[in-house]
Amino acid sequence: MDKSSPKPRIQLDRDAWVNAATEVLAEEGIAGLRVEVLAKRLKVTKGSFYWHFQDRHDLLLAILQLWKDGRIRDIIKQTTAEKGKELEQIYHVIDVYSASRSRRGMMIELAVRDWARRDPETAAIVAEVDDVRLRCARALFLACGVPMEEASSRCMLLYAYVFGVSLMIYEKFDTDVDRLKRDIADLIARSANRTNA
Amino acid sequence: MDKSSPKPRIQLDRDAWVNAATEVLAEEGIAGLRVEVLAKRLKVTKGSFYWHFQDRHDLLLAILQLWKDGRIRDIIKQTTAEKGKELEQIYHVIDVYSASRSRRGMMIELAVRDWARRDPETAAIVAEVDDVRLRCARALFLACGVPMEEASSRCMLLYAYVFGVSLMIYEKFDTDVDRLKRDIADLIARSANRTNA
DNA sequence: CGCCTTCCATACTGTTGCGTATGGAAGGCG
DNA sequence: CGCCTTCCATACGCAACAGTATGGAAGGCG
Repeated sequence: MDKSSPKPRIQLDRDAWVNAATEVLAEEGIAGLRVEVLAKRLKVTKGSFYWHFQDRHDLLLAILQLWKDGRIRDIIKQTTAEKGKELEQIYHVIDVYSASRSRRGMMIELAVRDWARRDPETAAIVAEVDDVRLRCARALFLACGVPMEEASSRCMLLYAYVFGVSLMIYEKFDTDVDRLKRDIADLIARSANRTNA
Repeated sequence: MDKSSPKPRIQLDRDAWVNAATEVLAEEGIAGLRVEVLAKRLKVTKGSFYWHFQDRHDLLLAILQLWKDGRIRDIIKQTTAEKGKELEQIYHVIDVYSASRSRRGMMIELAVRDWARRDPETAAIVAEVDDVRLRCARALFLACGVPMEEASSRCMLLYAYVFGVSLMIYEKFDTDVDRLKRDIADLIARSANRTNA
């Protein structure tokens, strides 16, 4: 009855496996996500794994589902703005994805997208997430008074930028990275600014 | 003496291996690049491989070196413009990286960058290539009369965009992809236009 | 207490892949 | 012709890993 008994008896459930697997995915990529390695990390053997999951693919599906749900929840949150504060919200979205703060999230994002390049199942999930993201971000631009086609262009540029910049290695190029990122955010969001303020 | 003898006697050299390996890298990623698979594709056994290469890592280094040299040669070519045609050249660079035409090149690019996320050796090569790319592209903006800091921002945005857009799956989002890409190119290059024309 | 369900360990098979050792074919060359 | 170098095949050892089979500990419950 005592859940905090001296002997921890750390029963693992499906979620614990999926969370740890997501961590490995971020660090090692989908190819480095092996069930025996994962089991070792959780201090159990794969006997446990194959009780909770049918096979490796079962785990991968669970990871994808969790990722997709989390992303969509996050998108809704990030793109929900009070009336009149849509422009700030656009800047906030750009800022949130700046790899420095949410490095872990971006590592997962990149791992999933690399995975999706070779797996149609994963690609379908990414397509869903991208679609929601683009439509939500476009709605922000539209709310700023940006016309439809320009809103589409700018939100596509926004997401392509945040993912792409995470792939680049530019330490030697510019010393003032903060200014650089601020200016780029302005380039992406500017006309929204012009039209509204 | 007759090099075009009836029996092909297809002697493999190091370059043949590296080229085939680059192809596999593009298709399967660095984790899927195995020497036995590669040998099977070349219709030989790994006995041949280990004569030409010390080990797998030796092959990987050769791939990286070839990639780096090819990229830098290409960058120089793509960013060399006649005086007064710098703006066209900027648009050309954006267009060249549009995944549709040079899909193979972009697949290699993404595979190398994913590889670089977990291997410092590869990351160093990517850093070199990025540095050259950014400086060359910035020179184009500068030649268009764009001030230094804005030129830095715009060329970073340019490359982050072309890589990032290759990671996205947006078929459902916009029907007129060509217009979308044209407009985005304008967003990236526009002030260069304003200042010069 | 004794049984049953839940969760995990152990032990096995089969596959894939790296690296090595060694033999052998084919052509240049004295 | 015979040898030597070049290039590759064959065969091996070894490790990592997916998946299965089976036993066993621990707790709930009658």
